[in-house]
Amino acid sequence: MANSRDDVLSTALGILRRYGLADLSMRRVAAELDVQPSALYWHFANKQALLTALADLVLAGVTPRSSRTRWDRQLERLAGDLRAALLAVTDGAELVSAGQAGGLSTAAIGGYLVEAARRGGLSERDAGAVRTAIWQLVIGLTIEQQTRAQMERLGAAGPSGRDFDREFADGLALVLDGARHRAQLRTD
Amino acid sequence: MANSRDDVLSTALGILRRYGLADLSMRRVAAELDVQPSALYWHFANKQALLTALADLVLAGVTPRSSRTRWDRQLERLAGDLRAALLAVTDGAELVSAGQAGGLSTAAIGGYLVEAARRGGLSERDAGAVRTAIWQLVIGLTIEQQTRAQMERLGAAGPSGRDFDREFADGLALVLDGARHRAQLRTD
DNA sequence: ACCTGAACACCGTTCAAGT
DNA sequence: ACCTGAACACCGTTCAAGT
Repeated sequence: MANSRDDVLSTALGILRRYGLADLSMRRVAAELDVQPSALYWHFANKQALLTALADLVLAGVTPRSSRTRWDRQLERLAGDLRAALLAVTDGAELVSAGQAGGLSTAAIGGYLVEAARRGGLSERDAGAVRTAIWQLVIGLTIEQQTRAQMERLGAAGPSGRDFDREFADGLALVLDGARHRAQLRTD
Repeated sequence: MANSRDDVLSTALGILRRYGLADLSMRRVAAELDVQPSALYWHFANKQALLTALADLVLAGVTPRSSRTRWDRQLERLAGDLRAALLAVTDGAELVSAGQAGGLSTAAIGGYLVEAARRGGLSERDAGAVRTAIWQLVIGLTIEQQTRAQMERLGAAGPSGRDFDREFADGLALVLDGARHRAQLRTD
């Protein structure tokens, strides 16, 4: 039937959207493509490679907007866009976390964060700290949110009552306060 | 043979220490106990429950030291102790992240973080943001470190050249700067 | 109180061989 | 270039039945 690598990817993305990461097996992707499981290994060396490619796909749209925006506002937007991209796909955050080994988009977004922080006058080292704190905050909190959502969907848990959007906004504001503090120390 | 719940837990912990989370299967725990896999389900409702209990075990020792310590120093220590507890066991961070649903120790440590921040004069909301930012930083960065360590152990990747201790210290310092900034706004 | 035996419905991956 | 067929070595979980 001659499926391409992209056919495999979009089939996998469809399963992810409809059922989540737990149901994203090589055998299931193969079944939806009407192909034997072993056929997938012509396109991807292993499942890990498929996940990494999928994570890159999910993050592909996250890119800096106008660079005329204030540096701290830019950081805020990047974090928000990253979070939105993760939330757009079931278990998106867990996927990106799992596919981190060798991800291109991951490195790119990290680069944008560092860039923005450096525009604020932060040292390379401080800018790295900003990237680390923001990245882990977004990924970690979104994993928690999507894990809970899946549990609730399966009836394995009731509503948590947590407001993840607010937790995210508050955590990010705190980190940005730290970043602005570092910026001032440099301008003084 | 009459194994207790604790026997199951310590056997599981042993497998975790020696081989990591990927090798921690119900069937393997059962085999080490010389018991059928189904026997484990008398002690734990499912694997998730075992992982949650295991995570609680790993975090049990993380508790605040003297409360006469300065609040920001206390936050720093708690974060450091949490990280040390995670690093003490193979894949400890991933385990805690996976066993988060219903973890008692997890809630307790979050409480200590909030407590320390409140001693600094932070509002309940700001203290929550401090807890969120620190928790996600520690868990997320330690997952990355231990995932890389496992990959290197399996020969699936070469050394990354990253200094995780330094990344952790820098990220934490940034968050604490943000926290102190919030404290000052309140004292003024 | 704790476990066996047997089964069910799955996994990822390899590899020779086919077209 | 892309896939089949068959196999290997695994999973978590359920449930009637045993002691």
